[in-house]
Amino acid sequence: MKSAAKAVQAEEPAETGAQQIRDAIREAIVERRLSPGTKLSESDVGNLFKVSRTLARAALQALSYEGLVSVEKNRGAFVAYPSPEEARQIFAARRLVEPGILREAAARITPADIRQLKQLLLEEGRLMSERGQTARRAEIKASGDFHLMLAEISGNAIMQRFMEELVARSSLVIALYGQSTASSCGHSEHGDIISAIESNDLDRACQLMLHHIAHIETDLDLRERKSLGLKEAFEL
Amino acid sequence: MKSAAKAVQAEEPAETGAQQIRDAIREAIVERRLSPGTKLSESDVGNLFKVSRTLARAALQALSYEGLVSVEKNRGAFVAYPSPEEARQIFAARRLVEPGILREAAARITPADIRQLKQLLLEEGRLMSERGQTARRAEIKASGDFHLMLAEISGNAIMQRFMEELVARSSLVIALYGQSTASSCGHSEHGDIISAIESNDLDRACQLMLHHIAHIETDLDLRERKSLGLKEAFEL
DNA sequence: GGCGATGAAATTGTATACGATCTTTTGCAT
DNA sequence: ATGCAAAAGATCGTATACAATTTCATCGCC
Repeated sequence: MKSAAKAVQAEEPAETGAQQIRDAIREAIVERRLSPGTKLSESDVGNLFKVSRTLARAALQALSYEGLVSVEKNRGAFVAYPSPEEARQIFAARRLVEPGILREAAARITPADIRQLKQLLLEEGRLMSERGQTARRAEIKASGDFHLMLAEISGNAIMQRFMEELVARSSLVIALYGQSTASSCGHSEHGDIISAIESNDLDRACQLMLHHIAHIETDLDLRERKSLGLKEAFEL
Repeated sequence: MKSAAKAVQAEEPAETGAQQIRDAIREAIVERRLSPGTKLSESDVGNLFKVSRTLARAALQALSYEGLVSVEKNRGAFVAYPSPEEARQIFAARRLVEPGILREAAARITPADIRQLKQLLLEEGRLMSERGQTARRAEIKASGDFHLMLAEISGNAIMQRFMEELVARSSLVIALYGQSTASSCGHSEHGDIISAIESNDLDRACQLMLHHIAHIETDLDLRERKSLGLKEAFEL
């Protein structure tokens, strides 16, 4: 899955220790095992992974560059709690870049890619029918992977990395503001997009992609929640 | 200039120590006082800024996330030396996102913004006519700031940050592969884009932007240079 | 009883120390 | 003189230690 990125530059792991921790925490955030706002103290993270605070700190810093955790000076790191405005910007960014990525991907796509894409779709569908937390988490991941795979196919490692950030942050937004308990991502829409690509109807594919993103956004309740933990919470 | 970003989220400095060093080094790289490939040892950076290796290391790590320095395991950090392929991807990414940013910016632009944009243009022109390293560096910065200001006007902090990364990395690419000793960025083209925005001709503005980016790319010599420091260098 | 000040505990910010890896130099043998 | 090998030097990777800041609980005062 990372082959495209490696082809561009000999991107050596460099700091494998912190890298592993970073990836583990990121996965936990994206799969929503860690809720927004959860405190991630350096000591706790270090103890959990059996490393010193130095590495824990480096991992948390790295995650803050991706926007998945916010570190506040002298207060510590927390799983990011994106504001409604930030959520809007994340999806605006996706609407801005994903059609372009789709076009680039379509120009380079191979039959093998399409097969893999359909494979992913199948897996996604299978997980959707299952029940249980584990299946739900895997489904979340699979639905994101669809968008990520398109970015990979596009062959642009920079856009790919950007999309990884956007998809991860989207997961946080959905965890916070998503309403429908059902699947977060319209599954059938992914299939429609593939079909449009196959029939070489790029304009339609882009249109579908925009609708798809808008559809996800529609499911959010982005009203400002001002904590309301004072009196309002009790005066209904 | 960072007002838009701060308005979105209370993005506290968090780690002001490493932050300052990071910004200083980034500025040096973008203004081309540091050449691609230059070694940035943790000790040297630490001594230079009178801090411990810990902070120097954190700053270098941060810069590596932005793609401005590459850290190689057990070997150290170097000012990034983008490959031709990476250079292509950077400009492909800019072609992909800048028209979109331009459209968003045009939708929200105020007369005050336009005034500021023209002010920047004027400054850019003034610097272009001057000679000397200092003026050249300021010109490089100003020409990048034009694109950055559009991103700021667009009101999307995420796209703004991404553009900051792309512009910075573009500077590295131009330093490496740029041919014309003259101004790196077609100055008049910036003015044309503003004019198109003013006359509300968005399609033309986007077209001009694409041409502008392509124009910068044309000035690059992206042929693979395989060091050729062996015999070829002497057998002419 | 509520409210503000003071001090202890916890947590982060930064520096230093030590072990591991890579680079360079030196010395020996061919 | 050349080439390889071993050791010295430099640099990075990680852990630990101490200082600074924040948080929280306790105590006194109103």
